[in-house]
Amino acid sequence: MKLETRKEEIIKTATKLFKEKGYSAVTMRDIAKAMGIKAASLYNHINSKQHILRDIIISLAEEFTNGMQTVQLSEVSSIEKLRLIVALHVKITANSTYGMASLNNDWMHLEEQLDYYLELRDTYEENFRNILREGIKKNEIINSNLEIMLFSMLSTLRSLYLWIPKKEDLNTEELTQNLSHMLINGINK
Amino acid sequence: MKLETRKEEIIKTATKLFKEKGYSAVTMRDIAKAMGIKAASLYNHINSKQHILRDIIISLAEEFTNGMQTVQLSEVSSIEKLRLIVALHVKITANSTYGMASLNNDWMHLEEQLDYYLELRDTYEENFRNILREGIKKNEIINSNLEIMLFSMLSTLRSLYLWIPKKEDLNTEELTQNLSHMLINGINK
DNA sequence: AATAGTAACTAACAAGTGTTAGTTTATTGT
DNA sequence: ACAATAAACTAACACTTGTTAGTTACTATT
Repeated sequence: MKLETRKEEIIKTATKLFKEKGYSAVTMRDIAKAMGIKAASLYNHINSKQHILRDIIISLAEEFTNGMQTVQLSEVSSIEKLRLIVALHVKITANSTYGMASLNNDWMHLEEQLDYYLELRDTYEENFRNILREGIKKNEIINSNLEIMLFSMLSTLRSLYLWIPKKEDLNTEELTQNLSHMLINGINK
Repeated sequence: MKLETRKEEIIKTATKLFKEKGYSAVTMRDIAKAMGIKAASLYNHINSKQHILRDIIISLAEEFTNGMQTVQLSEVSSIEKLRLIVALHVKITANSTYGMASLNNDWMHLEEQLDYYLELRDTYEENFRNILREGIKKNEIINSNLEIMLFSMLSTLRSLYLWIPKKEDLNTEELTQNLSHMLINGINK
């Protein structure tokens, strides 16, 4: 059983750099330099640049998939399910702020795992859509354009990684509360 | 007076490719190939790859700056101003779907013009913030966390480019209407 | 017919790319 | 003390990158 701490350090460093400049603009020499070693040394711990991206994106995508599963199984109202989804996004994003940038912006650079990623994403969106649909059916949610509601909420949740790091004193509970309220009730007085 | 149609074709082609893979991952040979010519031929019309990015991003950023100016000068309620901002985003995004991807994801690859871009962006956000602030003061908008409201609305508006192309039968009027309603009143019944 | 402008080409460059091979050094468990 | 492992190194590879130089062909204006 390996501890793999060095490998994790590399992935962590790469994740930070990927957020700043994107996967394609970051070179193996950039990653090595940030760690104070030579590029060739990275290959004692990782298989390829592509594998780093894969590790970052797929693990996050699976976290979302698992979280959505839990939300679906919980026996609460549709509105409450939406609140749980907001909480899920806040939690994952707060723990992996940098990685969320890759998930959002570099997924198209996945090679072998691209199809798998797209499958996870499509399924996630479809589950989200179904929760909204159910809410409309049960008269908890306004019967407005389904896709626009989905798009609007997902956009905000997916962009969270851009805002969260700015708050030093992040209270995830409070953020979840405020954000849910805004997405559900709007800003009108 | 030059017509520059060829230059515009190059920028248009590049914009499309930039949206698919990002600025860094698109090569001059990619752009040339998409036009059926050789990479060196591009330089008869453009100065550099960097200048292409500059053209795409700065012109869009200035469009937003100008639009915001108009909104500020209009003598309507704060809520109505927000509706005008939504309309501005929908209009620009519908006209430049591909370019919006660069504006959102590749601005950090700007070189000489990076500071200018950041200035435009900061000013835009500050103006947006002031409209919300005024709305709260005049009791049109709930007195909730200002930054979260700003973040939430901007995220949705900035992500519009990802959804708009999926709608073939885009009715910008209707989209603006639905989106404004959602952002202002939420989804609660 | 001569000129200028537009737009393509081939060939080449210097620098940078991800990655491999082979080696050295330090640490750790027996 | 020995062997094994982890983790770094140098050197090099084949390929790709943005870009320049110099040239050729076509078209429109004088």
